[in-house]
Amino acid sequence: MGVKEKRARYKEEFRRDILGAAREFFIHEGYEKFSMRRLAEKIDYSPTTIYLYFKNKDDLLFAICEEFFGHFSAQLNRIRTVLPRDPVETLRQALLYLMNFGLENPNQYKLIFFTKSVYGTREELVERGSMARNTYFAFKEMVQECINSGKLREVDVEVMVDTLVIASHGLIAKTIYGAAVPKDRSGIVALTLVDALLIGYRK
Amino acid sequence: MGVKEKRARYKEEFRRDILGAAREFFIHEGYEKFSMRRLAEKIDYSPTTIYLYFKNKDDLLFAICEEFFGHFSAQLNRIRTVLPRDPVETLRQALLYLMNFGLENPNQYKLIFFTKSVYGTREELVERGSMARNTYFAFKEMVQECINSGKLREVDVEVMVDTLVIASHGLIAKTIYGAAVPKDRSGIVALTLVDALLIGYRK
DNA sequence: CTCTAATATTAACAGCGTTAAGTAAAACAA
DNA sequence: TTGTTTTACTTAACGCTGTTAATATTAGAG
Repeated sequence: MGVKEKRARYKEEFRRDILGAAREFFIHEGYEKFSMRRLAEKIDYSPTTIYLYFKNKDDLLFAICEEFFGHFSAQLNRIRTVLPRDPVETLRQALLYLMNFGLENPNQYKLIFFTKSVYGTREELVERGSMARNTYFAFKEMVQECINSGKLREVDVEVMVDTLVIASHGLIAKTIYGAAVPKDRSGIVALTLVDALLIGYRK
Repeated sequence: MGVKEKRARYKEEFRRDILGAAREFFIHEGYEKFSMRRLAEKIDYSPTTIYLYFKNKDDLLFAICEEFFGHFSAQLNRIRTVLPRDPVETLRQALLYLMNFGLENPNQYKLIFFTKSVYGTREELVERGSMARNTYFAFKEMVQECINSGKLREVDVEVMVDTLVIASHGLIAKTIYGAAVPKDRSGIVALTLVDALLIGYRK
């Protein structure tokens, strides 16, 4: 690509292009292989150019995570509106979807939940207005509804949400870092885990 | 320290010294700050010297993990012999101990369970005769006893073990990577999580 | 005292994220 | 059209990283 064509672009468009290339790269090759220099090579620009559109590596990775959290959040709301009858079943489906999302996007899940640098502290998260915050509240509401409807025990809501999210975190961590578990086995484990928990919380 | 004193040491002894310094360094400053070059500086040797006693960085970190897994494994056996009456209570205590161990040694737990390079695949783990394998079998036996005694449902043993270990993984992941959660809160969450699971599996 | 084997070091390679300084082209002003 | 400013990008560099090859130093054996 010549210099001329490289130039005639709008800032926003180019930012999206970089993000797209980064997403592709990151999803397919994972956190370990991802580097700014290699990304630069892929998009055929010098490494420093990326810094004109993203503050730093974390900023770029954050953008990738937010994209996917956006998709997740949207789907989560769909689940909540489609299955409004039984709050426990809604919560169950939401949890299974979270797990499935993690199993299908392990690199993003890893980045979002198993990395400190990208998402920082809870305060920074709130300040940045991250999507992650939205989904947390969504789960909190779902749990609250289950308790209000009298179907689950009156355990502290935040503690209960934590335990449920923790179950998902653990599953993904084990799948990512543990031995190469066949995906259908993860599915069975996910089901068993969620059901055991929800039975355990049943009134 | 002069060059002379540096020399007059037995290989094994020096290896243990390096390991000790590495453990200290790693525990207190964590994975991110740990580097071979900084460790070398701390023990007042050149970076390459470490490579005469450890194959590479992962090999050194693996040794640190095995140390701590050794302690954990020993304590786990103590729990099993001290509380042999009620298999479910034994399992419960073992799980809580695993979680507590993780909360108190987050850096090692992270290294062991949330890192691919150090512990590798399950096959490599078995080949290396890792302590991790022992503790897995210990949990499997405990779960089997609970089922045999008729106190827990007849869920597939390996699936059940996975879900229980997963719960621990998730808790530690959330504590390590999530917002700075006060430790006593993690304790409550751990209790709630374990009890909900065991109730859920109750016959 | 010399030779060998063990032990430790220096120098180097290839990679990383990131910043400062420099260049070339486009946009704008006169 | 000419001159100037702004924008977009690159090159060079800093200070890190893990690791290897080649080299120096030393201890102990003969």
